[in-house]
Amino acid sequence: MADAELIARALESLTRFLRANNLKMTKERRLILKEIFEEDEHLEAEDLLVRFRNRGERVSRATIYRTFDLFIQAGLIKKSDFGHDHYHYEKSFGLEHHDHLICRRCGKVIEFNDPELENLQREICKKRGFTMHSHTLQIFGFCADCKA
Amino acid sequence: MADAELIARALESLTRFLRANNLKMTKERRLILKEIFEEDEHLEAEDLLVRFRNRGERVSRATIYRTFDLFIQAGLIKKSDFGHDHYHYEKSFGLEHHDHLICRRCGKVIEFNDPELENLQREICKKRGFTMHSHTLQIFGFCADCKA
DNA sequence: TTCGATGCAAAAGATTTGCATCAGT
DNA sequence: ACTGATGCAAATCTTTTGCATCGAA
Repeated sequence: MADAELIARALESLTRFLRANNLKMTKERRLILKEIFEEDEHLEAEDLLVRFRNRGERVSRATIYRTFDLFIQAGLIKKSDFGHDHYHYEKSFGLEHHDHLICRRCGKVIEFNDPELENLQREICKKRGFTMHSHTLQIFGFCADCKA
Repeated sequence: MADAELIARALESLTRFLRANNLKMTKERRLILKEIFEEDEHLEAEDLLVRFRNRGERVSRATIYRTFDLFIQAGLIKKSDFGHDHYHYEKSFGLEHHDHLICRRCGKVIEFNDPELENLQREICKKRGFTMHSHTLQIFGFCADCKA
């Protein structure tokens, strides 16, 4: 579900961020941003590398990692750990926060957002004088299909 | 807070697990189990290695990793990711589940348990036909001391 | 023209593995 | 004795870094 408007806004946001920090817009950064925002799944570094390679767009592994960090700083994407031995990245700019149900059998990752859960977390933090910046909840188990 | 009774029960549980799976009890496994259960913090592999080394108890890095995996299988410990680039391990057998508040500034990890949160998660899973095995919630931000 | 960005290959850091040897059962 | 467990060092895998070169501003 490539949302052209969202991509445009993300790109704008990146441009602003770069300008504010005296950094430059490059074709690699545009390519990577577009790739992440056109994708609805959680990507790992290798995924991007392979896709670019298949299309003859040369972007190095190093640049991919460097750009992930930059985009995280810029608040465009998020990094998460699904218990594999490497990280996954996904777009977050302009999107609602969500958490993950991860199937231990088929590996499927189901997203969900529960406002009550969000409230409860805010309360938990408040009670303890903790200022929340972000949070990540992963629920592991068997999805409906794999229960059988 | 070394709880001698808990350690004894954990050791018993390990013994049962080993027997059930045709595996052996070794002095290394006993040492590692004891070390984890006498500790209240989250340990990484290197911590154990250094402690053993300092006491002249020789346990290799490979055995530590192999034993972590075994103990996870046996349901004695848990593995978590606090956003550093390696995992932390902590005892879990015989203890209540808890989640973590992680301070981005001083690195402090505060544990908390909220029954309401647990219920809510059960409901979320139920609604989606998902069978929960485990879950891990990390809240990142600033602790009360670092807010200033 | 000036720096920041990129690519490459080497380095780093955590974890795993092959293999000979050791030790529970 | 048998077979799993350990130690060691080498291997693996992901991510990072140094450095020469490139290219956006």
